[in-house]
Amino acid sequence: MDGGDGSTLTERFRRAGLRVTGPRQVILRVLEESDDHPDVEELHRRVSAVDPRVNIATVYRTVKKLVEHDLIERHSFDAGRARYEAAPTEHHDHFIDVDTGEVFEFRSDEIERMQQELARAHGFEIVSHRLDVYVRRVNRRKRKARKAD
Amino acid sequence: MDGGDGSTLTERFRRAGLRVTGPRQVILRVLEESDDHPDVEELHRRVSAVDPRVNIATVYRTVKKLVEHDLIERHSFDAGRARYEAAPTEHHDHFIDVDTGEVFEFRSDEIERMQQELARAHGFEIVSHRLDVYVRRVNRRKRKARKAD
DNA sequence: CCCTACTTGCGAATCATTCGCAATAGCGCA
DNA sequence: TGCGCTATTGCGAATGATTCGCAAGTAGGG
Repeated sequence: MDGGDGSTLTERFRRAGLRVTGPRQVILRVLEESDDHPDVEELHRRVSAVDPRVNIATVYRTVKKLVEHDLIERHSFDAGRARYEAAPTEHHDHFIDVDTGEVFEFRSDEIERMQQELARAHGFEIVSHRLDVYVRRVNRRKRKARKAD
Repeated sequence: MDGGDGSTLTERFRRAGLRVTGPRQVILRVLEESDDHPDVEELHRRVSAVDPRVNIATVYRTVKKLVEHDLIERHSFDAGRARYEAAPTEHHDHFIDVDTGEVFEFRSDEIERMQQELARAHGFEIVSHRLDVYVRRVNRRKRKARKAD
């Protein structure tokens, strides 16, 4: 997941001028190793498995800093807790299965292009965008809703 | 904003089997007359101008019911408070001006169609979706950020 | 290796939203 | 038109997520 040169989350974090402390190293590594979209509580759980002394407030503070520096993305698929994902090298959107809570990523250059055109036509330049598509599987017997990602 | 027959928010509310009480009449009228995307606090402010006895908890309870019955839409553009808009007759997406907080609606049948295709290709059917495009005006001298909608 | 500004842990505080409960009031029906 | 059953309301307390204040600890430039 890291290029080998200087592209680990930790290195980019340091390059952004932020101090790399013990707790932060653990949090950064956990984020980098996660390929799902954990919320802060889940991140804290994973971090605690490595170093149980890290406080959840530190996790909150760290993800906040990471988002400010565009190193990770914050999502609010459902209301309630926010969820995060390691900064994708390439932008993508999300399918959220409403029955299971699972999140799938996808990307459509055509949709990106359309947005670009529309924004320009309205006199705007795009800063960022978010496309969440809530879906359900087809051709399946209805099934019990599970909990989350 | 109402067809004249039986299409006011209040009537659709009643038709959904919900009791039309005094407080609710005010809330429904306020929602119908709003063409922006107010949060609960703002709604309560507007409702209070008509009847100051209505409690904010009632506003919360009412918008919740309305959302459950698809009579209004809930948005969470920024984290923090949720914002609502009277149920649009036609789906649309949003441009959010990151400098001013203003929200503009737009619609693109092409984007809708692309989503449909993508979802189908992945074996999903779309339940709903949300496309928020955060933008900034172009060709303008930078200006101070204002507060909200 | 030292100094200083940045971080941390911890518990308290804050924000948005929901709940519990007793009092009140729609509205279908007699 | 009046009754009763049940949904709804106001209010304050409770909740859940996130942030803050502060004293103690530490990264890392010089």
